[in-house]
Amino acid sequence: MIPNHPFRPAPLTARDKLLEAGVKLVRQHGFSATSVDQLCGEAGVTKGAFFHHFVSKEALGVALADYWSSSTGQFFAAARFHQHADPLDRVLGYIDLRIALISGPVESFSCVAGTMVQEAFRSSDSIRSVCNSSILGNAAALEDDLAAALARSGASGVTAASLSRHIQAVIQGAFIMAKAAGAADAAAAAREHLMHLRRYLELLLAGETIHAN
Amino acid sequence: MIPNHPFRPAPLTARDKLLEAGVKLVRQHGFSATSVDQLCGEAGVTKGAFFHHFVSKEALGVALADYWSSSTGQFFAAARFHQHADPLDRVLGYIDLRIALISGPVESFSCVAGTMVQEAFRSSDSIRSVCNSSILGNAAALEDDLAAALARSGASGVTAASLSRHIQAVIQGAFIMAKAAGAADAAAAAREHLMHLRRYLELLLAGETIHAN
DNA sequence: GTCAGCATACCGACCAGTTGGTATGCTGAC
DNA sequence: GTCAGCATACCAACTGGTCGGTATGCTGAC
Repeated sequence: MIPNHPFRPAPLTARDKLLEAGVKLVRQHGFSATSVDQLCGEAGVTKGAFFHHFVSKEALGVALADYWSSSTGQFFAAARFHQHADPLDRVLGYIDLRIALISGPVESFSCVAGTMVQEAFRSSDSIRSVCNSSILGNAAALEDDLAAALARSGASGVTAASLSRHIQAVIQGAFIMAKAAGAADAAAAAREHLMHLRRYLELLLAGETIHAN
Repeated sequence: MIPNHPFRPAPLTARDKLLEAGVKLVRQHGFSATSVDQLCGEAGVTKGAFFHHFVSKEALGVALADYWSSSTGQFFAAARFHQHADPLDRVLGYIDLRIALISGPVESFSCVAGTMVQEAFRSSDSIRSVCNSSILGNAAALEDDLAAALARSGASGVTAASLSRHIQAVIQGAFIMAKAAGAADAAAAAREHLMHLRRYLELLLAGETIHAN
């Protein structure tokens, strides 16, 4: 998700540098495979600085998920797709933005929270919980628009909350497929699934139109 | 995926014991966080036995993805949903089977290949490649049925190959959401997304029926 | 002077991988 | 039929290096 937030100019304190290093290294190698020494090296600080700001590696993981959550939250809250008058257009605008963000190597568009929770869901409940909040936060930001679009479409058996979570699920699945596809095909592999997701939302929410375009 | 294959009675050799231990521990802790010592302990063999059968931990990862691939392949090939006369019923039968397999803790239904590729996609191209083959193998097994259903529905802009991959993407995404949701809600969280996937397939492939049921 | 914000030096535990060895079973020459 | 020769399967102990974490010291701002 998100290339690199333009709003936060450059990490100044050791804490911010470590969090930025965490985003990069966790995306590349995962949480377990990223050592504290590597994080310090990437951030250009020493181990003393690390344990001054974080009581443990796990604590950095929690802070990293929080950092990621607020970064992505701000990014999508400020995006232009909110300006559309129609709720379905806003939802599809979100999907289109997500598609547009997918380019280059996997580690430039993958999700830090999704990556971390996969490794830490059993060993650290605090990391799992913050990652869950991060993903569900992204989901919740779409819930009102989905509710409006759902009400108009007359679709039954689907709640806006569930559909908002499903959007995030497909995005996470797309990232896994991208990682599996390999560097050369990663972006294309990921985009493919967001296109299917877009089609699902259109079929479900288009109202009176028939499914085929 | 798959609780535990009934056809392979019990691991006898150290190699098989290590692979079974790998399935369990990688699902629980991930690949990086699982040590060779842990694998040996779980398998009840010594380190010497480990490095007799595998030249490195990475080599076990490759063998594990292969083992997983053939286990799941056999399991789904033998499943009863193939008996349906209608191709769409076979596809939906597969989804229903996947839904039925989701119960209990995440580590009893999650995918070893999807878990491993997330951690190893950058550090080991051989592990990534085998995991990719495992996931795409599951996808390919549905391609003919999807092609038949697609042809009959008249849907345009979708290929059977892409749709088959998308099914696996949603499954992988569902597992991530399950891990994030936490132990108590994991299974329900995962099932939710397969229900959406089922709805998408129905909307797309149902032919002349309108989307809402 | 004191305290946040670091840096340096170090620790014990654990890591993947190595070593040197044993038990067992197959194979073919005699 | 038996036994040398050898491959396979496994074991226990060990190694160099890396791990997360700690103890302590410096330094400039207030």
